[in-house]
Amino acid sequence: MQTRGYNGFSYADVAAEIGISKASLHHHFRTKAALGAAIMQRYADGTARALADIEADEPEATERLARFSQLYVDVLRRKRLCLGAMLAAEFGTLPGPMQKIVRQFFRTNHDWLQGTISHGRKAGSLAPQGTDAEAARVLLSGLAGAMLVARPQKDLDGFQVTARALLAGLHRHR
Amino acid sequence: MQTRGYNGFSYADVAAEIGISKASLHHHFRTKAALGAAIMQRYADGTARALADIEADEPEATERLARFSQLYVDVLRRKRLCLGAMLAAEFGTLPGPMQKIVRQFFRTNHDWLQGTISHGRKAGSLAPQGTDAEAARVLLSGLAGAMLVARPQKDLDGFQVTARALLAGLHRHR
DNA sequence: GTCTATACAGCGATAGAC
DNA sequence: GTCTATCGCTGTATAGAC
Repeated sequence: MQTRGYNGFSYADVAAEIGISKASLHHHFRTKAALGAAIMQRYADGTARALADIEADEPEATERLARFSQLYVDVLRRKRLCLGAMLAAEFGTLPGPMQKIVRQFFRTNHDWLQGTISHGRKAGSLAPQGTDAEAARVLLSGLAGAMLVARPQKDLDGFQVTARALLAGLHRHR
Repeated sequence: MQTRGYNGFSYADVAAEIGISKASLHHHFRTKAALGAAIMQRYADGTARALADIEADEPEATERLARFSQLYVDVLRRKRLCLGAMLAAEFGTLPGPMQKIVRQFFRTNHDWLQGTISHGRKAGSLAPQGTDAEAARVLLSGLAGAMLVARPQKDLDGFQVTARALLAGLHRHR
């Protein structure tokens, strides 16, 4: 799903890769919608855990955001896309339950970023223009878009430069 | 293609919408790859024309960039995605010729933005951090990502706020 | 839980009449 | 250029044996 999208992968693909038959896969996930929702939910849970880990490890907002953007680098390095971004593109063709999980995924990321930026602003390490919510959205959108643009150009370095520029934007004063 | 993606639309969809048979459509576009490439090429040509029009109409960099971001608003208002962004997500599953057009599309947009920012910097109306190329990439990525994020949330206002914040970032000094 | 076999719909694509 | 009809394939999903 991360490389080909929801519409681009099939039971046959997955079954072959893990070495069982299509029918066996259907035994565990009755419909493609259920399989897709399970995968997306697992991804969202994993992301939530990663965000919690970052908060536990790093007391400082700047460091937390650097770790956050590193998550995207890791995904891109494996020639994949953030699953949320992938499914956001296909959003109109997704089953209802999957749409809901994708929306929740973005809310979670946005809220975490907003909280982190607020934390940094209070501590004096960050001074973004506009509200915390605006800065969070610029960062989230910017990273997602940078990933999208970088993949066709096979330009991992370009992504990293863009990510650094986005983070630098949070340090500037008016 | 803009709403459902390359993998998500079919000859039957298009034929039904324009009121001819699938076979007739095949007469004009022998393969789906050819149809997809023609659509993407037309989109790229239209975009190039729109960029030229903006340059002809607006002498000032700030105004040009505002018009540029307005292009995205218009697309989003029709509940669509920029076709380049859509196909960038599906990139791995696209036929080779389409991949090439998508790459060229992004290069065109990037180069135009970089030139416009350079123009604004020389005129003194813009003062972005970093190089012109970096600022162009942040803006292009940010707008593409903002569109991606806005659609699932049905949040056109959120997109516009983000777009304004991205443009505001180009005005700040270090 | 796994498999083979199969149903059934939709896909891209072609043949050939008009 | 348009159509109807059809091909071959793949897709999701199910039946039923082991």
